[in-house]
Amino acid sequence: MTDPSALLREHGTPITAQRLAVIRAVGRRPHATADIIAEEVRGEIGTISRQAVYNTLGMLAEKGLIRRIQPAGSSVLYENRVGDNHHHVICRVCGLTADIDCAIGVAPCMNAANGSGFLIDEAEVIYWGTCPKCLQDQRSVTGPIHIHHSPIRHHAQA
Amino acid sequence: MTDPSALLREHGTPITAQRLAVIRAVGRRPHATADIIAEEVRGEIGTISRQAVYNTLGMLAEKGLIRRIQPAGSSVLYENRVGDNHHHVICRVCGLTADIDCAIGVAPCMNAANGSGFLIDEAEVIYWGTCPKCLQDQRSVTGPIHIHHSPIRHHAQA
DNA sequence: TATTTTTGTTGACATAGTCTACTATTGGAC
DNA sequence: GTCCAATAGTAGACTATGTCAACAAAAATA
Repeated sequence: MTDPSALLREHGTPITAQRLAVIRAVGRRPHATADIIAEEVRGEIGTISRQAVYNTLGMLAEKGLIRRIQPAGSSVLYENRVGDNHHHVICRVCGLTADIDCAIGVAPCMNAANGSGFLIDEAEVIYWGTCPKCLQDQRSVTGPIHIHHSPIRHHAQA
Repeated sequence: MTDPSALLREHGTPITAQRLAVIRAVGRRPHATADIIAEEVRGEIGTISRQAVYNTLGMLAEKGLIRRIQPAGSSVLYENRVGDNHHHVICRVCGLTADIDCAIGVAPCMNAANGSGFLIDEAEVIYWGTCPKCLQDQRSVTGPIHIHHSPIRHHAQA
């Protein structure tokens, strides 16, 4: 991955300790919330305001340096894997979020949107299911699998 | 569409004025937030508590009678079109949300998720772009099209 | 119609995120 | 290196969306 300082310099935006730390934090913790990023940054540079975290994440997303994901019932998650066409799979039980490569092609479902009159620029795909670990747990505890459809509140990271 | 009372009776749950009104409201206003549903219901039966709206929407979603959609940067939206495999397209400019039939097949992208170890039960697809009206506005005002990537705050309905 | 069960109401609370005024830092010109 | 203008960061109030819990009200059942 590119050096954080170089990344900011290339985009003509001032380099600050907070921004560098946020960029590194997103790298270390893919699929993290703004709150988790803030904690991560505090562990590295001591302190950062909530606003600075939101500003930085917003700026990075705006410039396409990171990507925002917002699964139903969760706050926004950030990741630094951009530029490819990968999607996400989320565990309904524990909230574990993992990447899934798009096996269909470059812009798979894009075609489906023809005829709507919209000019489509992105297809966002989220798979919902149960992760291997939770499948295991459910099998041993409750027998047959029961899928939860209630909103997930807390998220683990992959 | 099935009669709301019959719908509740079939699912063995008590029939109340609030529930009937919420069901009708979701029917009248597809892709509405809980807040809009509440307003809609108040227009019909005078008053309803926020909690009753959330409870009812939650119950209906749980039973599969309505569907929840949560696009990035928006609160949860509800619709009563369930049981088919349609997706959604959202305008980045005005938030207009419209249905898009899935042209690819029954479970298009489901295959993409093989190998993850997850047991997938749903693939949620959201297309992002610009609606016909906003395309028109942008052409006449600013010339070439500029896609906004900033979060959308207020949503119109389709 | 009485009783039990479920639902609805109310108000406090929680969480995620935004706004604004002020202070501090950065980057560039000298 | 120092100064200055522009940009970022901080702090704290505020908003929106949603949840919790205790109590009151209405449905279902007998």
